[in-house]
Amino acid sequence: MNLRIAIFDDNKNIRESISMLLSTEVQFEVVGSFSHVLDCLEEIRTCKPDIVLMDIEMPGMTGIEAVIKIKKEFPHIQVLMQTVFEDDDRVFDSICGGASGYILKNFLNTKLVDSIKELQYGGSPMSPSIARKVLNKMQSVASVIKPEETPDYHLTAREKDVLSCLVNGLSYKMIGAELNIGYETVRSHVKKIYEKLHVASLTEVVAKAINQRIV
Amino acid sequence: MNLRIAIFDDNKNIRESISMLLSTEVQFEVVGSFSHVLDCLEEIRTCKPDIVLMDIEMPGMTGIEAVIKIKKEFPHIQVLMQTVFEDDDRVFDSICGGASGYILKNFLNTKLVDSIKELQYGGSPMSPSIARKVLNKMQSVASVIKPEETPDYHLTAREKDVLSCLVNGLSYKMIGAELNIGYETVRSHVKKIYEKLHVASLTEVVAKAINQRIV
DNA sequence: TTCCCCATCCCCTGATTTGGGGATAGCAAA
DNA sequence: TTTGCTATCCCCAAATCAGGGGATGGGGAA
Repeated sequence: MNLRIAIFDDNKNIRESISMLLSTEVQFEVVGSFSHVLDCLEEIRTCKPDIVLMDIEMPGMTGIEAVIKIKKEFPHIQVLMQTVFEDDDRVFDSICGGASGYILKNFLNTKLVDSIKELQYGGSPMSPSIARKVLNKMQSVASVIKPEETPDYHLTAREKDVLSCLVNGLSYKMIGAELNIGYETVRSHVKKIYEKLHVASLTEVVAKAINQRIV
Repeated sequence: MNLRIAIFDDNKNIRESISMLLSTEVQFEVVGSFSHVLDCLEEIRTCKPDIVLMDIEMPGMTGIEAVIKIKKEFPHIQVLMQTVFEDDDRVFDSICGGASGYILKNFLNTKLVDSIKELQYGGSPMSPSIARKVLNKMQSVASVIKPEETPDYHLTAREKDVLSCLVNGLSYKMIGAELNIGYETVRSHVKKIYEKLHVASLTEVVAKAINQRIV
């Protein structure tokens, strides 16, 4: 079974040289070659590629917008971004949009064929500097991905109920109504929460609850 | 200038075969080879490697803990993780700990030398399946990295000052003291903030400010 | 059974916040 | 100059919150 490949690039020369490059591999079949992505969904529906090569810079719609649309419509298609630029925003926007690989154009000649094969076998080809950026980004968001060990404040279930109401901006009275308990009961729970969280005002409670994801 | 490499792996055979592999490149110099990481900081201080090859599974301390320590003490050292496993947690823990690359052991023979060269030139070598995991992870945390479009509430600088004080749990009185303005002035600002954020209580203000990262 | 924790409620007093009003001065754009 | 926005302040009345008690019943552990 051949691997069907579609090319999106506004530069005709690049499209042609990519086609030529890919034609050296018998199992690659270029099923489409387009200069813009305005009608990419229709074109893809027609030519049914397994893999899409997507240039970032294109008139009308950028490759980033395109990859988002494509992945939404055809989640199984692997999109390989290619660009001369490597500014962080474009890289991350592409990846978050669903790109499966990201290579710089000056690696095209030497790496394109390998990259596509890597895609085919479940890899995610990235040019070295891109891979580095991605790892650095992962590190910088580590705190978000793996929240630091939250101290356990031993809140009871009921206290947590009250706490999440507080975080949602409810007043004591409203919390009472919400949880079907009396105003004074709410107060009792809140007092306990204050003790346990070592705080002394509602604002601190809310800030601590959100920041430490206690809710 | 030679590239100084240190190896940490509890398997003697692997250490030796890696050494042999690396000896084929004249610019590589294996300056240390250790079966555990318990004393890794001292050993690194002594042998001064540019690059560390780190096995994940080792007695006493895992390679993940080791990479964290090493990067904290010697941020310039590039650590290349190697493992037979590719479970997600280990991969992300390593990367978040500061690893600059991550290759599977069954790629060692064919890719180790290339990977080290890639490291040397600012890349981040990853085995294909690892790279794919990393990209998928990036996508899954996209919402965290790129917070959904935050509506602009047009808060003035002063209002933001007051807001961040509120989020830190200060009372109006304390905010006045903090910002060297009167109690009534704080009140005025807070009233404005209420209007602009469309809320009606301090708890809502704090919750909204934190969740939408207005602070 | 007794002891402790939890959830529920109550009272009182003082502090703080909220929701309406203003007012003044500075500064920049129209 | 007038207009608009910002920052600063003021007053009053009502609502809400904070801190200090204390009480009751229910459940589980010792």
